[in-house]
Amino acid sequence: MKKGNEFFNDVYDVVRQIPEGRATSYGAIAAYLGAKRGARMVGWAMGNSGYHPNIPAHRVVNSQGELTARELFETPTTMQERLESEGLVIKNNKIQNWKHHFWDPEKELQL
DNA sequence: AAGCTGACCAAGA
DNA sequence: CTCTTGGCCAGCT
Repeated sequence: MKKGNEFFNDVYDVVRQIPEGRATSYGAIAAYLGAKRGARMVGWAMGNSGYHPNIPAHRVVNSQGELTARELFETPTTMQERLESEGLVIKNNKIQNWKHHFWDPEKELQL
């Protein structure tokens, strides 16, 4: 085991804890894991490490609140529709009031 | 072994 | 505000 697999496990664990109507960024998760320089690894973990359907990846966006991965979902609109279904407002592939919906694991989880 | 890619981020022009 | 550059870590060719 090992081999960085724990990194993914931590990422998934955090994403699963994201409440509805909220969203977080790759960098925030990376920072929470202590790899704030590894924001790419977080997103990479989602799509390259065997994409786990149990994970609400639609609640994870980039630091701008933009749905960068919408085209990687079942359909290019799945991500947006899901977020909207949770009470969020998406405009031009970006979350409106992003800072208001932003869910920081370091604060919400209070490490 | 070396180089490229990636669901990113921050800073600079 | 938009575009470009450098940096980051890990896996793949």
